[in-house]
Amino acid sequence: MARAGLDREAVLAAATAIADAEGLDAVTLAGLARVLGVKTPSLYNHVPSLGALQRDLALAGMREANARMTRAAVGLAREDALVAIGLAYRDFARERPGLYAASLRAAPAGDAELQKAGGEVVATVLAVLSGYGLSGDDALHATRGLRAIIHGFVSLEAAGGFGLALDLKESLTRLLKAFGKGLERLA
Amino acid sequence: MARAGLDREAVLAAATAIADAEGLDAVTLAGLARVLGVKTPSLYNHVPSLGALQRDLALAGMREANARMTRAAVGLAREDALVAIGLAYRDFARERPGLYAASLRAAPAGDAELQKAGGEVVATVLAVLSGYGLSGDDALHATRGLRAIIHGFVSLEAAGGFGLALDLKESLTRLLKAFGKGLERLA
DNA sequence: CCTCCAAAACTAATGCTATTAGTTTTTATA
DNA sequence: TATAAAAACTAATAGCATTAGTTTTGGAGG
Repeated sequence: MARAGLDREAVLAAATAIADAEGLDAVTLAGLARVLGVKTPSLYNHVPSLGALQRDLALAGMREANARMTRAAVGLAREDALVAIGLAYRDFARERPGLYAASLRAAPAGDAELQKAGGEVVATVLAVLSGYGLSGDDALHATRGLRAIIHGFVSLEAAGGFGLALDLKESLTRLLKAFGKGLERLA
Repeated sequence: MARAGLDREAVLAAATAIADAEGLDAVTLAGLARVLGVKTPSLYNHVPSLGALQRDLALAGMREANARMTRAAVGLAREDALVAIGLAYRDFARERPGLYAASLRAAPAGDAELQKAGGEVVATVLAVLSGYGLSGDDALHATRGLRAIIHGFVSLEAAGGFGLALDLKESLTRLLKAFGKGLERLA
């Protein structure tokens, strides 16, 4: 057989394409092999297992999410920054649904790289909140709160949990602004 | 073979037990049959498919979540009610992790019963917010916000997303109270 | 230019899963 | 007590991940 010229990155790229187009559950080694013009076992030359591939997907997702959020917050502070990272994360979930879904499934325990990527997302959120001059437990509770808000809204939207025809971007923006007001009152 | 005396409910009960004890992914027809002392195909006398069983699990989860929240909010209003339903939902996720996870995976589209159960949860949230006298879009945006907060916090906690040793109940309570303050300012 | 070796493909096989078809057994009811 | 439906069974298929062992390929060194 003519060599397919695969490597780990090519497999990962095909996997994200499938995930975004057909859903995360459609990412199977069998399907991947079909798309890549190769037999299933050949993939093991490039990827240790399906689980490892899913982990790579999750890592890529976390990194892209963080990259988008930091980019969006550049030059902004307080309420503007808050809204910016929230909307950037929402855009990520909408534009890369498979990568987004993968980033949610991962179990960071015992995986230093994954844990670091997750920590960087938290650090981004924390950085945005630093403009409010919180300290101690206040800052930590606030970080949790903001993460919950953004994750909660975006994952509900991604799951189709919001039925009505009311503008979703507006809902999220209001929520983030309200959270910002609350932080101002706290400081 | 002596008859096992199964029915759809017994299978569902065994499934929730496995889900809560070993995780939702551990709910397989093969494993279920093992536990119930029966061969796998026999389960088809009681359950149409694994997918249908997962749907039943999701439905049961939504109903229990809603039951706990309404019970928790009885006799309470505004901030107290807000905090009560949030903590009740959190307790549900902690005590019935499998049922909770199942309730998140379901795709309500095209399933009237599932859609109704989801709608009842939304109605509960809406009822709690009614004490704030919101109307029109304000009420709808607020409902989305509260759902996002509760779902987001609880699912992040369930996924082990909060690393620190800071009291989680306190974090959620603060977040809900802050949201309540924001609603007061709105009305 | 040729040889050789490692990488990357392959085939074959195993074991898990859900699911369907067809058969036997059980049990309640007429 | 006979019968028929319900509920168990066995056997089989198909899709999945994974492992073992084999062949092919393409580049690096002589």
